[in-house]
Amino acid sequence: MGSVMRRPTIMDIARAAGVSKGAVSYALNGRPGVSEATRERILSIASDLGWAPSNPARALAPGGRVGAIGMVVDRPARSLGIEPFFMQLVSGVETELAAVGIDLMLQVADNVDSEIAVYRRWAAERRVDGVVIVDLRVEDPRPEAMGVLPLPAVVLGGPEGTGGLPCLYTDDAASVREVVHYLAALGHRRIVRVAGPEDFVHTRDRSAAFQQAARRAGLDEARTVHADYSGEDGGRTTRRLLADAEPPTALVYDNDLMALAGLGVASEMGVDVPSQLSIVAWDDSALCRLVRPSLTAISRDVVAHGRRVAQMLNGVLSGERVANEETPLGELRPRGSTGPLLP
Amino acid sequence: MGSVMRRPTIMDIARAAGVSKGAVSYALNGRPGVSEATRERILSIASDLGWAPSNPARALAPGGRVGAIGMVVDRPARSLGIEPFFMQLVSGVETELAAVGIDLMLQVADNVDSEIAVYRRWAAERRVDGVVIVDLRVEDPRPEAMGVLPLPAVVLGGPEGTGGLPCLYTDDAASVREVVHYLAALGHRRIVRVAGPEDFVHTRDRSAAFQQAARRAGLDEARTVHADYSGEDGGRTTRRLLADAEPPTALVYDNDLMALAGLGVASEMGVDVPSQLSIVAWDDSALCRLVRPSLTAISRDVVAHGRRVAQMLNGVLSGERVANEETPLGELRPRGSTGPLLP
DNA sequence: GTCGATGACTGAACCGGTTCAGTCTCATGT
DNA sequence: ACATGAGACTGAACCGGTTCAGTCATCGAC
Repeated sequence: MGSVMRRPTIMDIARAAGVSKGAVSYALNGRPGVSEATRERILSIASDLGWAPSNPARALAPGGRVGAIGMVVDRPARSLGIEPFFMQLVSGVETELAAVGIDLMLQVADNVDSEIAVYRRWAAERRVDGVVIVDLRVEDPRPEAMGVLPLPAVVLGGPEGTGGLPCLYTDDAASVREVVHYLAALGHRRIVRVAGPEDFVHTRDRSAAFQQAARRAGLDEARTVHADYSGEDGGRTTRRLLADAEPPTALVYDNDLMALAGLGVASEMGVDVPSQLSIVAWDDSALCRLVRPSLTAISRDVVAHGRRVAQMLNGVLSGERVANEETPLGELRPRGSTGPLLP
Repeated sequence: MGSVMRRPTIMDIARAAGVSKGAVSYALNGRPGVSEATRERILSIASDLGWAPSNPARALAPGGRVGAIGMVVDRPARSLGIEPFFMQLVSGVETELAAVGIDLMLQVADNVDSEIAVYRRWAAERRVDGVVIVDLRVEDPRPEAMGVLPLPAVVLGGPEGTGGLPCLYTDDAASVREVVHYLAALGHRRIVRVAGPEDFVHTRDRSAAFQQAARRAGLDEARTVHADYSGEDGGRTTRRLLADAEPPTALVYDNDLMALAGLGVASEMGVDVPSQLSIVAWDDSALCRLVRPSLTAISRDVVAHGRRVAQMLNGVLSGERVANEETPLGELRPRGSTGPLLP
């Protein structure tokens, strides 16, 4: 109280315990080199003093970790705020990391290049121990860029094109087939997919599966059009599709936000959902349950997804060899926005 | 290439330039103590070597900063994913910080106590230089807790109850009055506010302003009921209100998510919006524009809000005296969800 | 009774920066 | 011609941990 409060250091503990700095370090880290009695005395003094390790000092020591991992989010700014996917992912990653005392750095970027620049800076300045790469693209430059950076990474997506980085992926193709069969069984013959940007790997995978399933089901029309995940673009695209001479009777969206926008546009154009148009969303957030009619959706546990990828990255940081993993299939949750075509 | 790649240090630069470590430090930081010629030579070598300062080392030096600030999010987990507010706020804070090379740490917490525990840990381990405190509560324990922590903070909310911390606040009362006058002018006499949790300061401020404005406008009924910001709770509350013998003819929600849920419940109960029920949302995200009818909302520039609070915290970290600030008023954006009561 | 092993602990180096107290050089003023 | 001072630069301490090479005492084995 006499002077300005200063964070206690291991030197303070050493003095109070009458031992050396090194002994304190051994005691606090549970390593051999001190007797059990001394260890307990030191721990008790540390706790009395309210000591906590200085993260910068730990990180600076040879072989030290900074105790943080990073995530860069790079999607159209206007969709970022709303898209539930990211916050859920972050929340999953975060809860997993909190358990082991690792922090999460978040950064938004405009494009892949500035995203890579962020990784470079993080590596050069030793800001994080590793990163999670999201939204894998076709010919994605990021895995290669990570190759020359001393920064461990785990990819969300794949398993192709990850450049040897461990990845966590989902078999979207199976879910796409399920959706097509479901809609075909309801009598739909003209289905259009309003997909995300063409250069995302999972977009391409879903598109391929969609075409194949549609052919097998003998649909009259099965196209994929691309939008940017934003509500605005999703709405615009829907408007164009519904204005066709022979409009589709079912629309499958690549995220919930665009599906919501599509629902709004249908209502605005006097197209009844589901009697004249069925709508399916990908990724099931509360949004889908809140609107009327409620949205049929493919539901994944995004939070669990985040936890898992955090675990994988933790494994990599601990020096383990981490294998690629597949998450459980998304489940189709039929709701009010899909139904048989009525005359 | 011969050996393992090692991050270049100022010592490497010093050797290459034939000067001492100290000289390199002066040169790199633009401080006096080296000649202009030497400075340029050092800078060029540094750039050739691809040098970047080690953040842990900088942080460890006396008076050093860790170059990161933290934000803890503490809201019901189920609303977190969707609520656009936070991601927009984060995005604003982030863009501002990126410009000055500061990173953002994000953490989710279950309650105020674990939130305070996070601040304590961050301070003790020197993880961040400062924090932004969101969602100020009545009798909030956080400002006081920060008082004994060597961790600068700026509060979003107030200006009362911030315990002397600088804050950024909005005059919500004026917006509430505007909404009440607007609805009264449309002929509404029974208005209910579906507010956020009672213990948030801005909730209380809005409630007080609401009661006063309602009295002045001579409304028949003006109540405030509380929900937890989640869509589920918003929907449940709406269902209860609309089932009343004399249901309200206008509902004012404290966030967009609950307004969306309310809209869904009205549709489900066969209550037409806006001819039988008007709905107003607080905080205008793309959601409000995407649903049909589109939601009348109070629009604030949340991203700018985030930028501003980041600037204030930066000021505090630079040792400036930072004064409380008020952000521009929210603007009422009338849309399809409000209108005159029809017979 | 000596040898060697084991365990407890110390002292110092190290990580990569920042900063302070000096030293040395050279131009300037008188 | 000589004190003065400014500018350029060096060497070392320091931040707060981790870790390694020793030192010393104790104990058991032969």
